[in-house]
Amino acid sequence: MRRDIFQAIADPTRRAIITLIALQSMTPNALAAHFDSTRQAVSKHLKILIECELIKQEQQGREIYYSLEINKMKEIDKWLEQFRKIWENKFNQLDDLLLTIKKTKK
Amino acid sequence: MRRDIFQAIADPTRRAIITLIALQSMTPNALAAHFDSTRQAVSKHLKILIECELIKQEQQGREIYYSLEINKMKEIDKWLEQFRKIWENKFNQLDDLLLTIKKTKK
DNA sequence: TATATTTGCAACCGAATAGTTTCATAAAAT
DNA sequence: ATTTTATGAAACTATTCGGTTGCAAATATA
Repeated sequence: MRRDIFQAIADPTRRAIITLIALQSMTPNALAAHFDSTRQAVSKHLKILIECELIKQEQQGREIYYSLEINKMKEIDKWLEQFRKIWENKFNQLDDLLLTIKKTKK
Repeated sequence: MRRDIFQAIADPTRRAIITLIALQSMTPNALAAHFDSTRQAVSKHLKILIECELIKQEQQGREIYYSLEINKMKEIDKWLEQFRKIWENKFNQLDDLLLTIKKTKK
């Protein structure tokens, strides 16, 4: 069982679940209605998302509402940080180039 | 074969490879030195990363240098965009709350 | 109370995954 | 010309993954 956020978001169904409950908390049944697979399959995805703390559950009678742990999503953003520096730098280099061209034309 | 960026970055070794070659392009041999697994295993990871266009290769004699396709990394950032809106909004809501408290205290 | 609904869990299955060893090819070094 | 080095590809293997069906437990409704 690896079970980290990157493995969690690798599956397209799980990404879809995350997007759905980002808007409002939902029950497994309600979620399953959005997919071709069975409710049990969706439940297994929810279990994985719970285990890596990307979502949380709240019992309400016999229903369980799942909602997004938005702070956990930031960890993906945190990993991207190192690359963002690079691609922003690429832009800066382009900016520098454009600036140089401008100056040369004067 | 699924082979999309999210599946590609799911593996910790592949994430490490990405981080390594983000700094400078590297050969499979040089990369393999950083891991416990065999060069062939690293080569398979490189093949997957090539297939989803997260990295590119440049032959130099009998060596092949692999480097990051930084623009492809932005696609992950693009997916995160929808959630960034949410967590930034959360902060705004907190700001609003703090502002309300401040006003009430006056 | 009897029945229907919502859910999680266990057992099973086929496909994918990450790793290995072995081999072939091409380039560089001797 | 022979050997060493760098690499990718193929065949094989154990494990994980995503899905299924069947079942039990708990809550709501008739």
